Amino acid sequence: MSLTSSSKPRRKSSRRKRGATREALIEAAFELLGDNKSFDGMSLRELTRSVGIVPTAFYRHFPRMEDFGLALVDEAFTAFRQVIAELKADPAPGTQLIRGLTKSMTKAVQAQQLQFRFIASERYGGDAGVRNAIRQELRLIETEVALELGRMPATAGWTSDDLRMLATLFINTLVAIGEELIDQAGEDPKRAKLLVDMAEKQMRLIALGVKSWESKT
Amino acid sequence: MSLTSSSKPRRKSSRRKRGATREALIEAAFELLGDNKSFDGMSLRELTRSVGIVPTAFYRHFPRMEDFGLALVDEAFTAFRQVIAELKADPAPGTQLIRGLTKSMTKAVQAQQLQFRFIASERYGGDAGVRNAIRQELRLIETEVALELGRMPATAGWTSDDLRMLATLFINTLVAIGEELIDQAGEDPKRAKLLVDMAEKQMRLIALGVKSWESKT
DNA sequence: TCTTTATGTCAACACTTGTTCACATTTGTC
DNA sequence: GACAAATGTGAACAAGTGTTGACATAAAGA
Repeated sequence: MSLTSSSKPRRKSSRRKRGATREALIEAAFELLGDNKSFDGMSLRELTRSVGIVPTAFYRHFPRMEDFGLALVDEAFTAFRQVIAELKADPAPGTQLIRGLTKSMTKAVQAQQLQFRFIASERYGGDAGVRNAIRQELRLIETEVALELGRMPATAGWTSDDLRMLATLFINTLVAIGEELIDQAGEDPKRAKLLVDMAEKQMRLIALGVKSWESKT
Repeated sequence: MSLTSSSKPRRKSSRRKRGATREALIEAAFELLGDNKSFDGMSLRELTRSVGIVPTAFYRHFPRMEDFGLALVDEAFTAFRQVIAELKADPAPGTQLIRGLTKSMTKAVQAQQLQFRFIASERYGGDAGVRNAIRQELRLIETEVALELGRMPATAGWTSDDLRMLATLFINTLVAIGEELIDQAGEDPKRAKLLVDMAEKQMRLIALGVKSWESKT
């Protein structure tokens, strides 16, 4: 179902060091997926070809295709786990938290475009295994963010359900912006700034809502 | 790259009436895409097989694959265009607008799960043509919603940029919930209600933010 | 050093893929 | 009923697919 196929073998097959081929496969997959491909539209042979190994060698590193998908998810989320970790290590007070979250998120997205593109396109994409793994990771992040939000004075007395609701709203908003950012950042750098500005406004608007929130059930 | 292939020919090949096969192809595509498949992972032969025609017959209805993708996008959005149209025809005042938007959106999503699943998974998915078509449709909807939001007393004096920002936030929130809704509605009906409730809360929270918003730049 | 383990190669299998072409049949219109 | 357009068929093509098994070689550990 794909027309635009460009076969470009990246490297010659000389023995790499310890886990290098495994990483090369993951990296190659991200690049292929960034090029108008989706996970279940990608072929094993195409993948191994671009890494410079024979098709059968793939199974040395990933016994089943599913394992590969999960490895991709894991790798794609490392950057974001780091963002959250830094956020927890240096807990900025009040509204600064929200501004900081927005800034480090958009920065991380732009730094790791390929990885984020994978998350975005497979989040509701084809393979169920990959989809669920991504959702699980996002939930984890939401939990952490909810916890952090609970420390703010503005959310004193909130139920944990409401905190989660708020965290989900924040993360969804950021992810949505991130997706747009990647799709349009390359073609127009000014557009990128515009999107980031909009993200900040949206986050600020939500923060305003927080101030006058009362659960009503 | 796909393991779980189930070949189930839906109908026997007897001549259908005028544009029926074309519609059958579109419908079959939605069903296939709902089954852990993505657009560029779907094969032409698999598609025609499930409709009950020979592969070559596909080209009678869609000269190029791209045309088919665009047809899918168009079909998938008809339900949502209708939601917006009804919203415009019967403009509810004030906060009722937001509540109405949430309700009719979530209802539409649940009524047209396959179509919405397609939108969700291809929105940032593989094929660039499909992706852009979806984005264009969503922008159209955002414009309409922004216009409608501008009529509310609470948004008096807002710049059109800010209105657009707000509309985008609303739509993104609804789309995000819709995506979760589809992925989990089948397995647990109580979970569906939970998600809809969360959507309402999120929309209400944003609406609260609107009340105390001032653009600051 | 020798042995074990990890990694890569090659050949082969049985399918599936998109697309072409010439041909057949149905349907709608005059 | 005749003619043209729409729709479906079948054979054939060159190429791509995932996965197997047996074999080779480099790296790591003893």
